[in-house]
Amino acid sequence: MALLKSAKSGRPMPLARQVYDELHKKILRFELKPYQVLSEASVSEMLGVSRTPAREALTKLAENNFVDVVPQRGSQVAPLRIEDLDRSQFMREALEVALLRRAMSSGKEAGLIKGLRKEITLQRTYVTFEETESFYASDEAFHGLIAEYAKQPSVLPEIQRLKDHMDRFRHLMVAAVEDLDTIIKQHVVIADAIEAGDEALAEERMIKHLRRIFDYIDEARNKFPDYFEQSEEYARAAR
Amino acid sequence: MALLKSAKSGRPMPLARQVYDELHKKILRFELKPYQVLSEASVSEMLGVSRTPAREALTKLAENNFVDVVPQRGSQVAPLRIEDLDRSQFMREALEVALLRRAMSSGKEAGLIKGLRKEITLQRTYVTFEETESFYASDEAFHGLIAEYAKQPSVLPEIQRLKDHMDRFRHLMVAAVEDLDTIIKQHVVIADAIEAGDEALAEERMIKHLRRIFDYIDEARNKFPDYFEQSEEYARAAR
DNA sequence: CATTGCACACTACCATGGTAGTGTGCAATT
DNA sequence: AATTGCACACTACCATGGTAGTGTGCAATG
Repeated sequence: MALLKSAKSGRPMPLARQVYDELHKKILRFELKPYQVLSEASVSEMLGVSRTPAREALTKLAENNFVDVVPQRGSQVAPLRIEDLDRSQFMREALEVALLRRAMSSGKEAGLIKGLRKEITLQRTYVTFEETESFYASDEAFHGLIAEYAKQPSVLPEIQRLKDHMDRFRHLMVAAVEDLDTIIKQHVVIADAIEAGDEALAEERMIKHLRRIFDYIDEARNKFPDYFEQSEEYARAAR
Repeated sequence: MALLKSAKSGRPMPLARQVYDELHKKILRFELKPYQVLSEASVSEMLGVSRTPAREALTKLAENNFVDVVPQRGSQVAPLRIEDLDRSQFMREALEVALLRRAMSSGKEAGLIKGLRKEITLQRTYVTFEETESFYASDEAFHGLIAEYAKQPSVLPEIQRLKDHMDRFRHLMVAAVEDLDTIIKQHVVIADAIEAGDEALAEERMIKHLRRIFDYIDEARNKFPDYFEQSEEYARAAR
C-alpha cells in the first residue's frame, strides 16, 4: 500500500508520525476493529514501512490507550472501555467549564459572543446543506473560541486528545445520527448565558451540552457489544 | 555507567522505560540542566544502552515537553517555559477542583474526611522529623484521596503528569524552602470546609492552595535566569 | 579584512538482524 | 480419554548499520 506524502509544512513529517496518524484515523473510523491484532510486523507490511516506525507508532498509540500492548505477546486495537469514556468526559468537562469561567472574566466578552454567534450561524448553514464534516469543524471552533478568550489556547490539544476517545464512541452512532439541531440550540443557550453574564447558568448549560454523549452509549453498547470490553476479561487480564 | 535493574514487579521494565524514568528524574532534579544537549548517542553512552531505547525515551520526553527535539539538528533539555507552567497549573486546578466537588457529593464524605485528617497527622510528623520526601508523598496521598472518593482514580496519573512540570519549577526553590507548615495549615482548612459541606469555600481554599507556586517563580526566575526561555528565542524558533 | 564555498562532523531517522519470552498444537505418556 | 512435555511459530524488544539533512570551521576568493 502506498505510503503517505508530507504534510502541508515544508518538511515531510517523520514516518513514525505518519504511521501514527494513519492508524489513529483507522481506529477512530473502525476500519481497524477492536481486538484486531496489530503487530509491528503486520503494521509495517500494511503501510509499507519498516518495523521501527511501526513500532514507535504502536507504543505511542498504547500511551494514548488506543492500543493494548502486552510485552512479548502481541498488540491489538483496544476495545471500547467505559472507564476511558468516563475519564475523558470528566476531564473534558472540568477543563471546558474552567475555560468558560475564565473566558467570562476576560473583559472581552463582547468579542467572544460575537465569535460564538458567527459560528452558530455557520453551523445552521452546514446543517441545511448537510455538510456534517464542516459542522463538526465549526463545533470545535466554537469550543476553541472559548479557550482562546480564556487565554489558554495550549489547552486545546489536550482537550482534543480527550475528545478523540469520545469521538470513537460517537462514531458508532452514525445510524442514529446525532441531532445536530439540538446541538445548535444548546450552543445558542450557552451563548445567551454568556451574554447575560450568568456564570452558573452558562456552566450548567455547558455541562448538559457536554454530557449528551451518555444518552447514546447504551444504544451503541447494545448494537456493538463485541466492540466493548467484556467484564469477564477483567478476570482474564488479572490472570 | 550502570544500568538500572527491574522494578518491584515480576518482569523487568523495558529498557526504554527505564531510560525515560532516569532522564526524567535527572531533568527534574536539574542534574541535566536546561539547554544541555541530549543526543541519542550521548544518552546511550551515558546510560550504557543502545541507541534505540535512548531514542524512544527522548521522543517520549519530547511529547511531554521536557526535551526539545529539532529534526536532523539535535535535542536538548527544554528550558523552563512560563507557558508550560501556566497550562499545567490551569489544568491541574480545573481537575482538582472538579474532583473536589464530586468527592463532596459522593455520600461518603465521612470516610474522606477521616482519611484526610490522617494524612495531615502524618504530615505533621514528617515535618517534625524533617522527612521532606515522606511529606511530599503524603501530600500526594492527600490529593489522591480526593480523586479516589470522586471515583476518578484514573485521573491521578494525568494530574501527576502536570504536577511534574510544576515540580521542576519548585525544585529551584530548595534554598528558599517551601513553608511546609503553611501547606499543612491549608490542608487543614480545606478539610474543615469539606467537613462543613461548603463547596464554594472548599473550592476557594483549594485554589489558593494550588496557586502558591506563583508566589515563588519570580524569585526563581531572578535566581536562575539562564534556565528560563528567553523571549528573544521565540523569534529565533519561528525562523 | 570581509565573504563565500565547501568538506566535514554531527544529528535524528529509518532499515534490518538477532534474542528472550510467550502461547499453541501435537505427540508421548499415564 | 485425559494429561503432560515440548518443538515451534510468533511476539515485542534491543542492537547496529546506513542515510539524508543540518550547522560549523576553514580555505579560497574578492
